[in-house]
Amino acid sequence: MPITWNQQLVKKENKSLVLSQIINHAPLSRADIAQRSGLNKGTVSSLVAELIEEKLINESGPGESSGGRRPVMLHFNHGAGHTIGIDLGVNYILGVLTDLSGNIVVHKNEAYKNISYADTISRVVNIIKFLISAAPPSPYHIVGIGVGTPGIVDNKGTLLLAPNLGWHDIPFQTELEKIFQIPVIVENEANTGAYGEKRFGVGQHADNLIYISAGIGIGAGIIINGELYSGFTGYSGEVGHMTIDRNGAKCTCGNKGCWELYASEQALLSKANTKNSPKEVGLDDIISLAKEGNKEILETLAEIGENLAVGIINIIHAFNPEQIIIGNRLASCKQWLEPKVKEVIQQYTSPFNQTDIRIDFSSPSMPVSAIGAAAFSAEAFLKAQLEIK
Amino acid sequence: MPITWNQQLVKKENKSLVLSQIINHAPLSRADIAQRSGLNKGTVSSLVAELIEEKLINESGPGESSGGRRPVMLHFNHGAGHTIGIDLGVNYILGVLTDLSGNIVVHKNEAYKNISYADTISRVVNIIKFLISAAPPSPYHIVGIGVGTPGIVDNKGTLLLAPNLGWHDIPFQTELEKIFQIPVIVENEANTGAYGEKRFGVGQHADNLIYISAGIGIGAGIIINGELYSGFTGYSGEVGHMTIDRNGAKCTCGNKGCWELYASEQALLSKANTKNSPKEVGLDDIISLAKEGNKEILETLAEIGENLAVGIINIIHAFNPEQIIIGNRLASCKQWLEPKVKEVIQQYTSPFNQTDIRIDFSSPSMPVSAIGAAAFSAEAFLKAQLEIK
DNA sequence: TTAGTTTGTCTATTGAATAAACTAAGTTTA
DNA sequence: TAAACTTAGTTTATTCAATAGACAAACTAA
Repeated sequence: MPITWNQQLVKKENKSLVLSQIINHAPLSRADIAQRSGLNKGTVSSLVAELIEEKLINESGPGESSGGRRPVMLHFNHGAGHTIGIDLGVNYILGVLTDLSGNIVVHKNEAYKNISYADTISRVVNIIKFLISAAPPSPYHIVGIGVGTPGIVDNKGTLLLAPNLGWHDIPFQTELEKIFQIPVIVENEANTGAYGEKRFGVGQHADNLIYISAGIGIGAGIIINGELYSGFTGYSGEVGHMTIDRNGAKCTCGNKGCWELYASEQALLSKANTKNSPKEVGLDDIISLAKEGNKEILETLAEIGENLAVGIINIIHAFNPEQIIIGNRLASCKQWLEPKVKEVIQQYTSPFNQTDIRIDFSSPSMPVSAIGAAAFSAEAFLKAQLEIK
Repeated sequence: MPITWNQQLVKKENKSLVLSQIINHAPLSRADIAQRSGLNKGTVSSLVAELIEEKLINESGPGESSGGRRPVMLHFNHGAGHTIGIDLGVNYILGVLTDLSGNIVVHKNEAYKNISYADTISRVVNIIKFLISAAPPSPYHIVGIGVGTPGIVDNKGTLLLAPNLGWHDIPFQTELEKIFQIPVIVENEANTGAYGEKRFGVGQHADNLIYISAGIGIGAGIIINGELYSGFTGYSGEVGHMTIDRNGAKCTCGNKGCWELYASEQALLSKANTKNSPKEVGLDDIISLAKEGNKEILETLAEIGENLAVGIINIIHAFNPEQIIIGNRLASCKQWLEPKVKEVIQQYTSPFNQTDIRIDFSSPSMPVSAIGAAAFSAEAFLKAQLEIK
């Protein structure tokens, strides 16, 4: 049955509008909100009163007068509740406890190698328990848990396949909800990363962006009209298995010439290790060598940059996004990749695409996937909260 | 300024809901609409009265009784106005006059070879004039013109570049609006085709679909959540220039190994003509030869099918759509392309993608691009009409 | 001190949806 | 065939949220 509009819905939408104005532009007075939104002053007053009642916003002291009565400033109550975001990597877990604005309150990091499925799950559960116990008191306490994970996740939060973890068919969302009795959202790590960049990172001013998660494999998170597009069944952004060289090397997926064979962290490591056989080098070693000016490594990085660009050009042609953000592990090589990536894109896209597109790298210090996952949950909570009554 | 919700907007939305129920499920009685939509009977009655007043719907004779008073059946007034759709091809113009439901009332076809820009424009204008004069009388007369054209079109309806037409920077929309004083919409031909398939073709039941227009070049129209996604600046779907063989042949776009070098009508013609040198064969000849069972042609078609599949697999990985529709000229080779396309897709996509995706071909008899363009205009008219008062 | 300004609240009005009573026009049953 | 029941559509009183505008509160400026 379609949605029919009535006064209750009108009120909900307007209340949501008032709240988002405060979230995005605080501090604001009631008068400011009325002017910005076009709502009547009285309407704003009554909606604000309800939001204060629900502890979602606060009044602070009076602001500066501009020639008349001093306004009462309103703020979003960040601390009305907290959410937990988990970035589940191939050999690490990064957990954050954030307030409703996405500020990290507590974080916990664990690294490990080759542990079992059961072990990983129990570590995840323990980290969540720790974060819950570390949460400061608040009216709504913990309002949700978000998890970003490598692999194919369907619309119901089941991890169908994660080759790099060696897992398949894990009903993650259901299991965590059973344990914690809190709404859980499980998404592909590129999707949470995309959302993290959109909300808190370099993508804040774009409504149509593609986040390219270049780690061991390559995935993409797609933001269209400000919202995550996860595909019909949830599997969008599997761009790592896009064919860019149909006569190329064989991929584990069964196909040939997949992009991630040429442009992922794995590709970089493989290339670096055949060239410098004596001892195995990791990403950190590569960065050190690049800083020292090692010619072979610099050449390898340039090659990876070129390969990255080839796939990005394909993505630009298909999506015509406003912005491309390159994130995950390879973003730490920005310094050496960026010039080549931009040069090749400049060379092989039409001038129309060039003028408007921005290419950026994630800031490696920001855990976008974890805070993006947390932000998903926070958003879901606020939406549900406004729905009530 | 954001939209604020008030009673007028509620009414508009509900009126729009009532109208769309009638459009999609006519004949319906007032009682049917109330039950389907959840709106109150009285509300439906009053909205229906206004829609009748505005000539957008009609009452017909009483329907079948189901044990009580006989219902008055309501119908969408298809003929309240008409729209014009133009499919501007490389060497043809196809114009249709449709009613507001997309039924073709009059159509006009012109084929030509190598004529100038000025000549083409004047033919387009003449066809539109003819179609306007051929329109039956109606309350709203001609409510809009839609044009689908090969090439890159920006958000303002300017044809930035059409290599196959040899045109660039044509402010099509502005010029036609100046001449006819009616709202004009200009879109890439793949976009109008996608919309045509969604509304009237094989894509009617999918809300996330990609229409692949395989003609001289290859373009794609993207429907996400039931709506056309045309990219940030309008250039999405340039998938013909997606690299599938980075060491491959050079393309006119400056890049190497573009998909349309291997899988377009042009690719088919080139291959067929090197193999059968004596006289130049066209698409019709190829179809005849294939029907006769000509081995070389059948092999060539299989090869094109395989190449088509390679690009489609990339698109599936990126978008995870519900449906892929292959249209334009190559759709007439469905019989020979389909088995190979499906076989290769089956082989090289993950099982998750296979179970849910439908691959279809356009029906060659339906002028999807023209009726899609017309439908864009019709939709814009109805939206604007409901906006008033 | 007085006039003017800005903020926020209060009150009467408007207008849309709704529930429920009502009229209209049929069918079913005794 | 009349009475009872059903369904369709209209009318009326009620509810509820937004609005306009009056008003009070608290400030600035002359």
